[in-house]
Amino acid sequence: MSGTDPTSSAAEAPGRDFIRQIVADDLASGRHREIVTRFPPEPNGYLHIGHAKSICLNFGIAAETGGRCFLRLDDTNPLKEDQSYVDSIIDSVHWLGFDWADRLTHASDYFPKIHACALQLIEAGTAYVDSLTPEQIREYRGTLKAPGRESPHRNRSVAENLDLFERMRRGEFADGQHVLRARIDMASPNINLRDPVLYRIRRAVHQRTGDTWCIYPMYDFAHTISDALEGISHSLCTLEFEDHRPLYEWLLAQLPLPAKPRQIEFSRLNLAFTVTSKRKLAELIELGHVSGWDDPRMPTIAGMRRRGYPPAALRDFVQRTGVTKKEHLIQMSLLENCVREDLNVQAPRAMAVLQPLKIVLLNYPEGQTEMLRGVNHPDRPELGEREIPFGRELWIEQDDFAENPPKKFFRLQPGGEVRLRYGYIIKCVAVIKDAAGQVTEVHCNYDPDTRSGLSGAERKVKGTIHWVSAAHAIAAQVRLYDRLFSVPRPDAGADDQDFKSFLNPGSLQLAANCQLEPALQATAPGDVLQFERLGYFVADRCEHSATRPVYNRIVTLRDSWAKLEEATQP
RNA sequence: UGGGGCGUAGCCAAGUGGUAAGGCAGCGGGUUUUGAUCCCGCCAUCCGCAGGUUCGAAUCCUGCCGCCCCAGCCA
Repeated sequence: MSGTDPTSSAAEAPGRDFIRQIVADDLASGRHREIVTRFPPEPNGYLHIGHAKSICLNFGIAAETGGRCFLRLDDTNPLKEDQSYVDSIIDSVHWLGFDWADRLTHASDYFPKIHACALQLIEAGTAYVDSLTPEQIREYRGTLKAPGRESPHRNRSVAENLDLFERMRRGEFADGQHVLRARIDMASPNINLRDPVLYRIRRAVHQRTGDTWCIYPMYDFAHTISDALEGISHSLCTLEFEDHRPLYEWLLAQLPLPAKPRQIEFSRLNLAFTVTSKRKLAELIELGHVSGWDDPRMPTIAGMRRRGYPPAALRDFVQRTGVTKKEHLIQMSLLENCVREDLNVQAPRAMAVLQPLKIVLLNYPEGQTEMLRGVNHPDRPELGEREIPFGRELWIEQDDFAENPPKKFFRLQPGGEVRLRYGYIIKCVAVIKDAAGQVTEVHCNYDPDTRSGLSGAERKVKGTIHWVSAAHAIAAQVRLYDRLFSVPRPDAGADDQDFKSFLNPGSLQLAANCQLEPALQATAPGDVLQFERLGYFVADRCEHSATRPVYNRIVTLRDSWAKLEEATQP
């Protein structure tokens, strides 16, 4: 755990889900003296929020029980995998706040031992080389309701199997010509037990083992053996592997392995308004709908990091969604709440104007500048104060002025008063428009007695708005992000090819001409801030610089005014 | 009569025979120089449905209904 900041008191209490209960029972009964878990992603894409659940569960349980957790890259299919994905996985797990010490492993580390296990099965007569074509194997497998048939090669002698398998390994056959299969039960109601394929021939350069092998173990075989070799006590996986458990246990029973891990399944994390299948995420990238795996709209850990979501918020989110076997669809509002809750405590406040409107204070001396003081955090005085320059010309938010205001609008309006945050109360005396009737400037008078801190400052007005001195403002680009899809289940359609038609066209909006208060000159890439009244923002970790500021909106503030507006004028 | 799972509020989720925790969302109110934060209050006569057992059932039994997963030489 990265217990980095002292202020996030949130003790991330574990909770008592059914898996933790099993683990606690196994410790109490003495069945296990130490809990060993593993997070075993395949390096064929970036990790997403669903993986975060598995990461928090596996590393979390190990940490809570004083056990160990392995980060194991399940690299048994060189056709789909890549070192860049390995790097991204390592990066994401670390960033999320977990550490595996010397327990970074790969399924490929065990290729020699997995191969030895295969030989043992062959010698025991419980595995055989099959020479059916892929199509034939499918036919022989039967269907969900009809039993399969035994392959004509099922009863080859041990010697013949040994010979064939050795020649497979040596590369004497073409891809697909033979496979090694477990000899279990072609009539089993569980299709995973109908002589599952254990090894296939695949002439591909593996990112770690190169061309040492041309045969690669299948998931079920490699995974079971890897778990056992690492002494995993509890092998946690998602629901779709429930049907594989009998095979997992069959293999553990056949092989002389050093441990008998217990597989336990839980439901995967489904987040509304997004997709998490690697295939679909890759498609969004290929088609240019997003800029890459770390696009701030992506549900990947890298994307959420770039978006500015704090790792503690992600951990909190995962923890609050619980661990059960129920299918679910978590609302985005829970994630956003976790993000806001963390950022509210962490983020220093600042003023920034996204859609500038010029204010001229007619009664303020031309050329004068004075320094006002603003607190960096309303609840954390230890974060200090800063100076904010004030002058005759200011920028305010276009939305904070209305010529014809709706009911209960207590921002600036003709003849009306409003408080400038940390500054004075101003009164609108004139509205300047261009030939097209667009408001180009608003002229006001300020009340010199109402400066924050003075006794006159006690005078109350309904609204307080943010602003930036035009003479001192920093220009910046701000990207306003919204949900990537406009429906809760983009991938639930009848034909799942269609998910892209639900993309939210407004998921990214550029505010190219933003004006920031000058204190923000010191912002470094990755820094998070609250722009008062607008939301939380992060200086983009890849593109932000002092000379070309680029911010991402992480999440808006809760906005009861927007709700009110929505309710009154549908 | 293929096998394996799952059904507690709008969304999550505790609960393991003694009379429905908590969070998010929502609603109402208070504080506030962020319409934010914070604070207070409200929000399941009921646990997929129907029977049964019991003094007592979300918890046990029976039947039914609904949803998810499985026929890659992917993981």
